[in-house]
Amino acid sequence: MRAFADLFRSLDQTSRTSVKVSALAAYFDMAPERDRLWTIALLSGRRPKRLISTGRLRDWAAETAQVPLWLLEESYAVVGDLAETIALLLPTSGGTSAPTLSNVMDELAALSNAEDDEKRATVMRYWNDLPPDARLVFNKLITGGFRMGVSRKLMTRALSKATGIEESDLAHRLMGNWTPQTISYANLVLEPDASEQTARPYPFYLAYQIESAPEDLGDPGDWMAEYKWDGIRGQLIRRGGDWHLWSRGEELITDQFPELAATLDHVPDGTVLDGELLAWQDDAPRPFADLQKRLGRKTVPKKVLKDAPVVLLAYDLLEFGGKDLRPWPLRSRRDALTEVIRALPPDCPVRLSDPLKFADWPALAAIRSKARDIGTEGVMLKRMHAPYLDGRRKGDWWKWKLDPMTVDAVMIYAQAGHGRRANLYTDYTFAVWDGDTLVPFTKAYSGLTDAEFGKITAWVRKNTLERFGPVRRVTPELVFEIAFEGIQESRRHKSGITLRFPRMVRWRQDKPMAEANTLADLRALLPEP
DNA sequence: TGTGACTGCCC
DNA sequence: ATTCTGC
DNA sequence: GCAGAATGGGCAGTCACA
Repeated sequence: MRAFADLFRSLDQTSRTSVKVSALAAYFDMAPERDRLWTIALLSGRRPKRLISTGRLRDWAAETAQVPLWLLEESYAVVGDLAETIALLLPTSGGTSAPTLSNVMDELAALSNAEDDEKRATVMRYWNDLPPDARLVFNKLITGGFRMGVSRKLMTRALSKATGIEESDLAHRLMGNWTPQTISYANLVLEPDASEQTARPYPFYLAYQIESAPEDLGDPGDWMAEYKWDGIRGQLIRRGGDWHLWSRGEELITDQFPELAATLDHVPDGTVLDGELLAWQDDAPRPFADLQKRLGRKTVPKKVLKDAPVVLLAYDLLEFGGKDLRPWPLRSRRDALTEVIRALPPDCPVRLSDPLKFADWPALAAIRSKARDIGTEGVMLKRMHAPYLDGRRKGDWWKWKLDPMTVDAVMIYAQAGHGRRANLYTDYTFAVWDGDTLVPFTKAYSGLTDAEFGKITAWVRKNTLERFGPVRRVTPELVFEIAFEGIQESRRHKSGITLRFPRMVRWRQDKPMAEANTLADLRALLPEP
């Protein structure tokens, strides 16, 4: 734990990725194997299920630190991070206990079904026994999202540096639903066991938004285009006489999409498809919301299966005949994919994401401009000769989404952010006019620069009308242009509408609030029923 | 038994 | 998802 | 160009509590 705490501190002190990678690689070199395994798990988003609610933790911390709860809350508002707040408030201790990272994680895991009293005793013992640095890390481990300023990508790079194994090989080995309880460091990293890999997905290739006009991409003949479907990314593994479906976040979602079991009979063993899961009816895609009802479910009722049948629109073939096709150029992978799909009977819910025919860029622009009518989000562009890479990178795959819709809205509430935004008002609620009243309809936080947030924070302090906990009602006055990708009716909001991906595009200092948009303007943007 | 707060997943 | 920022 | 940080809405699930 001491070495891990040191690592944490060095990562926290720099934002230089090269320094982070070196520090991590050095840690991988010296740490015991089981600690390496836990570090890989934590830095690849495999934090164990939350053990203690933040409410409990606040109570125990306030008690231990002998401060009233309100003072802890106020401190948290200033510090912006619960784990750090608690570490700062706890009485100084001469703790010298030196458990390893895996000692701590294994002990915590064993508490998963314990009573609160036992958890409380364990947490308090650690608070008392650990040196201050380690206490902060311990708190990070038992609170929410574990962030160390290094994400999966840099961790993989560091592990590559420490082991000499190719980064992309490592990225592949670290995929799937392993946990430190189910695998050893050796089996995960050094000599992956083939029998354990039958369900293992390939790392997903992700696209960036195109930055300018597609004309910059050169010869349209080098590119393939298809619709950007508004569904859920899925990788279908057909191996070892079984099938598995993975989401982009590496969740196994096989049970949520039972209709794809049909692939067992019709897709040959040793095949991996990449595509988009879509609710699909009468030869057209259904809204994303239909699909979302599937996710996170423990069981899928018959009614849901019937009301929103799902298909996989396949757009890539990553493996065929047990052979990894990722190095192949897209053109060849697509040719092979087309054959695989052609061999399926019509009732098998796997289709081809059809390539869009376009002679030149203006022709594709015309297709894109009608994408919303078809229920898609725009088009994707993929370079014909490109291999299937991993992660999000620029160059070969681009999304060319529809232009967002925008409205001008009035800020009516402001709230401080967390972390590096802890002392800034960065999180706003916006309203539009309904007659002569302002109706709140969305929140937004991004799109402004730090300098603008600074100015607005000063303004908020001077223009607060009322406070509700962390939220301030402010003088309605500032107008912002809000952009969003979609708009729908909603029962949850007073305004009756809800936006998809709202963000601020600019502060309309030129616009008086009387000229902000109206609820009627928003309703006019709703799709035809 | 219903509700609201919270979490973690998708986008 | 999105956006901005630092390297 | 990459990587990180901080945040949007909806849904299903869980848990505390009325």
